[in-house]
Amino acid sequence: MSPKNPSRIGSQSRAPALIFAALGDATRLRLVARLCGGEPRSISDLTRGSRLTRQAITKHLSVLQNAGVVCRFRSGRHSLFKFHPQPIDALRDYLDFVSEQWDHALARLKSLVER
Amino acid sequence: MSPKNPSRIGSQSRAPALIFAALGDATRLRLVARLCGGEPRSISDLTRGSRLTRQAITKHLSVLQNAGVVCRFRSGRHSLFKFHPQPIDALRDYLDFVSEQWDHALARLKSLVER
DNA sequence: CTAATCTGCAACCTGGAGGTTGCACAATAT
DNA sequence: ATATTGTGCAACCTCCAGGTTGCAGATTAG
Repeated sequence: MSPKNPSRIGSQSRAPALIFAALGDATRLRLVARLCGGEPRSISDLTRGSRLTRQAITKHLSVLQNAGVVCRFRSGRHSLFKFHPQPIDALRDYLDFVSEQWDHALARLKSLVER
Repeated sequence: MSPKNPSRIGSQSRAPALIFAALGDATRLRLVARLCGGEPRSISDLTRGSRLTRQAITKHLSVLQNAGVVCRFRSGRHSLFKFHPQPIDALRDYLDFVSEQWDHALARLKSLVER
């Protein structure tokens, strides 16, 4: 079971679903886009440039944190969030596996037709 | 703006959020896993091997169809669903871009420290 | 022809997602 | 010392996602 292979795809895959769901919201996607740019940012910082309330942003950040996409730490009175790449890499592997599966299916079909 | 570059990441990205959300459910992920294996499958076929109702499965398939991950066509009294790879490829590109962005950030930070 | 199968549509229920307001408190500016 | 700023927590609201049951209509099997 190589690390490139999402173990038992589709059966015991609660983790990927959690991460996909975390990214399945435009607001959270925007937050990720800002955070993957580098510097950690505070809640109020991330709230600027959004029409939502600070509390709403906080909830979204909690969802991202719960999925592991982001990690949180305090500095003084600021609550800072930093991007964490591992779950994104896991999803890339997952999607690669799905594509690969599909390509194999196409190849099988083609060889069947050509026979 | 290369095709590898998800245009204006985070700003006008409603489409990716839709696709991510469609995959953000364990049941739907299982459906995708079965469908990307090749042959189109009918609703009742996909319902076997799930503890859910046919109607529930139908709703999940509609969500996937709405995201473009799957396409539907009828054959006799069967409603068949076939995997459609484009949205998955779009997500791969999206995640690649995020990772790339993060790698650039790390590289900038490193060069700053080494200076 | 008749029975079994596959599907679509509609009504309905329940929990939680996503958003808000309000308040209390810690940390920093001035 | 005081005002401002950044957070956390809790209560509350609304709406929809995810599930179910029930029924009627096609289509195919026997």
